[in-house]
Amino acid sequence: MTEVEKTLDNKSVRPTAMRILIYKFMASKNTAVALTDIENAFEKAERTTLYRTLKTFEEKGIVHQIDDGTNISKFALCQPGCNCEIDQDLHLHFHCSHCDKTVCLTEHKIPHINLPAVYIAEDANLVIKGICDSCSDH
Amino acid sequence: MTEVEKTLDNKSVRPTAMRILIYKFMASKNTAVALTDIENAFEKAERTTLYRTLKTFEEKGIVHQIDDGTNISKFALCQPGCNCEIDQDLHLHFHCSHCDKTVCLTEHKIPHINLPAVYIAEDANLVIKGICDSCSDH
DNA sequence: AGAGATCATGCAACAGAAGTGCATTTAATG
DNA sequence: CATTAAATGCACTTCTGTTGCATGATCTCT
Ligand SMILES: [Mn+2]
Ligand SMILES: [Mn+2]
Ligand SMILES: [Zn+2]
Ligand SMILES: [Zn+2]
Repeated sequence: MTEVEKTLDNKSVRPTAMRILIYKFMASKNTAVALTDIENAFEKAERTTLYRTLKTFEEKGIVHQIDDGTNISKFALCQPGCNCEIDQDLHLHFHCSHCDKTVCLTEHKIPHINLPAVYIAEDANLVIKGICDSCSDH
Repeated sequence: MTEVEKTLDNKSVRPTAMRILIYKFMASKNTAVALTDIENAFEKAERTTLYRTLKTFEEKGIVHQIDDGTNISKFALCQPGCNCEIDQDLHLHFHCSHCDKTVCLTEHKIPHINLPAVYIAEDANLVIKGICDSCSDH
């Protein structure tokens, strides 16, 4: 049983061939990925399977979904210690308007916001847009 | 020349019948609207016209686009003094997970975030999700 | 090991949003 | 009024997300 298989197993996700491939693919990238990104990475991949795999991964706390403002859902592996399911790991995300890549800034948490009392805050999403490190130095 | 016509004219937007209707519709609501919302509000409206009207409104600083995490673009009228075009008016938005409505919290600005120097921040989007005032008291 | 149940995958099809091209209508200008 | 530019309507396309159902794979229990 490999490391990846153990990881999936720990999260009660059956480590099938496809799931292991998807997990490894996401682990190999340091940016968030869209469903289409995975689809393009594996010629022989079925969109629906990928879709449902990401759903499963998200439900089991293996990945978290990211709204980066492009209206295309992105996903990224949860870092060890990121307990999305329990009480939101409110780190922020950076979206590069040049290369269109989105990254997790896991060390940077969303500051607490004082809202009018009538609002009940349950979750928050903060995305900074601009130029990423790869695109700024060239 | 009515107030609305003057407003559009000031922003170099020709005040056509449809544009005036759309403007008034958005002004009558205190929530952000999606393209489909406008489409449903006017039986006889052409989706493309609405689409391009919103584009024009946005370019001319009459409305601003909102990414509330639903992957559906919303739009809201800019408040007087909101100069989105020049240097982003970084107020935050609230999205109610119960009634699915999104509102501008124009008084609440996005706090400044210290990023690693390699990132060049140009814009930011902060959405709080939870239960809105209408949905919390019942 | 074999039978039955459960879960994962593949295939097809659909819904909704976003966007484009082009013809036609409407409005501005001299 | 004639010319020109802008706005609208219509048709069509692309892309993302989503569901239903049949089939294939895996687990469980005897
Ligand atoms: Mn993240
Ligand atoms: Mn707003
Ligand atoms: Zn970049
Ligand atoms: Zn609500």
